[in-house]
Amino acid sequence: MRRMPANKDSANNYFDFLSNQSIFANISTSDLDKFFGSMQVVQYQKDETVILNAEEYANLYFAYEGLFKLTQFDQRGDELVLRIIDQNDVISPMHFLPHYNIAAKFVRDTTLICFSKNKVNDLIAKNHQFSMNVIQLLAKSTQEFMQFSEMLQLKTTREKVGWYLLRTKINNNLEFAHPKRLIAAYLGMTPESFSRALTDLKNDGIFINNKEIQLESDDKLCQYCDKTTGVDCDLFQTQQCAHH
Amino acid sequence: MRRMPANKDSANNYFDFLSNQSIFANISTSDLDKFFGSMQVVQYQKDETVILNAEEYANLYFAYEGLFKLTQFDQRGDELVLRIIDQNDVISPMHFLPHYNIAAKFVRDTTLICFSKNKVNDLIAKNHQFSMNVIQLLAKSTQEFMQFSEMLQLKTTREKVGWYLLRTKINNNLEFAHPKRLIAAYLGMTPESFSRALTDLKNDGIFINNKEIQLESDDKLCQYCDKTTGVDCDLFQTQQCAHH
DNA sequence: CTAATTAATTGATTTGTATCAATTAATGAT
DNA sequence: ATCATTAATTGATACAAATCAATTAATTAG
Repeated sequence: MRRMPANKDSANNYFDFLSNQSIFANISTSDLDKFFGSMQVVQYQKDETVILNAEEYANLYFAYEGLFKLTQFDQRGDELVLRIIDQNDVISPMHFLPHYNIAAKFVRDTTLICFSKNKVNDLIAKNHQFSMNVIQLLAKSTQEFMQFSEMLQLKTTREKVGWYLLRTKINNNLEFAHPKRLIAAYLGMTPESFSRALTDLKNDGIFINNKEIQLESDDKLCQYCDKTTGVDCDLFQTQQCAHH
Repeated sequence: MRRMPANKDSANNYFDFLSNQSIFANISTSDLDKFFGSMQVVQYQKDETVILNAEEYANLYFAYEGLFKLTQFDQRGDELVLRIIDQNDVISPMHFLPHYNIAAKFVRDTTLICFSKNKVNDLIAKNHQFSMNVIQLLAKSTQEFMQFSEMLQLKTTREKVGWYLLRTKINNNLEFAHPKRLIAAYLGMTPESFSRALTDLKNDGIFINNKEIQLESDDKLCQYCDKTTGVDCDLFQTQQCAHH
């Protein structure tokens, strides 16, 4: 880990970046500027591991650049990837309960912007809109983990992969942004099973060339959709959408 | 579902009950009394099912009495029990995102106390302590689902059951408070597997007589402990505790 | 550009748990 | 108390995905 002193140019970039975060939506520029002044920039290197306990990491973090995974692991060494975090994601270990240990494993060199728990709590106290935004963030987080549990428990291997491909399509324009082994771990399966599932999906008209996803027709992944996923799709509830 | 008109006596009971909820901690009696005035009591019967979408169920609910499960299910009919909710638990579908459908299936006749989203948001706006308490609740909820995912994905069947027994021991004094099939579903396994796991645990000095849990010695379940679970144990971090 | 390293794929085998089927135990209603 | 119903257990079998092992493809470093 490395603390970065911010020069004026980079500070401007960071301010722009932060202003677009939904947690800061509808807050006056003056309040924001004051708050942003307390920003810290930290960098982590590829392959670093950090245990994000609430005591030492009592901050609110924004992923400005890079890639890491939030993982839980057991004594056997098996690991659960709870979240893949890359650009624009937020993580708030300051809200973790005491004794809860979870690891951040950095997959690529990563730059985080962070705010201390005290500063965040000050803003919550002072600015009602911000506290609503924090509530919104945590509510979304709760729901994401409910859906994550659902994915782990209810979906078949093939459905998991189909669901992941669909989300990739909706967000990232048909190519894998992360190593396949990372995706496999996030979906709760081995790289072997992931690879075999990709092969299986050829029967559905879904073809994979290295990182590229090719679809026989645009709706080939729709069978793996659900309403909460679909809401971000361009075609949601239009004529062509299964949920219309 | 049935709306209950509250008489004066029962209202007093409800007020007492609510006052002890952690979400209302450290809030002035006057603010609370005013808020409690907007309370609604609703009752659900055994075997009822309700889809708790954020549109129709935009409330904050307290389980005053009864038992139900929060479940997600798929087109095959497989179900995931995300939470078992009984006395004293809180659930806030008002914080669910649009299009997120999750079901409450009532296992026993249940009495809920509820507050409308508007009233809750009013209190959030007016009372900073309450908004902090809501944040605390949602943070805890996020963490519980992370741990739930961990349980589903990383623990073996036997570890899941051992972990559940341990939590029962810490909370409820060595007896099952819920039907075994419900517990099995919550742990992501069939009743058959649950039953077999209980049999296996005899080798660990853990014996089950119908609803009763008997331990060869008091520490027989400690091997299934982790810090976040152990924090509620009487012996946490004492000499006898594995985490000391 | 090439060698070295890591990632991904493919095949063979094992394994844990679901499923199916039948029995026994517990609970609830008359 | 007895019968009917539901819950729990036990055994046999099937199956999906993990593991183990080997190969091929893709990156990364020199």
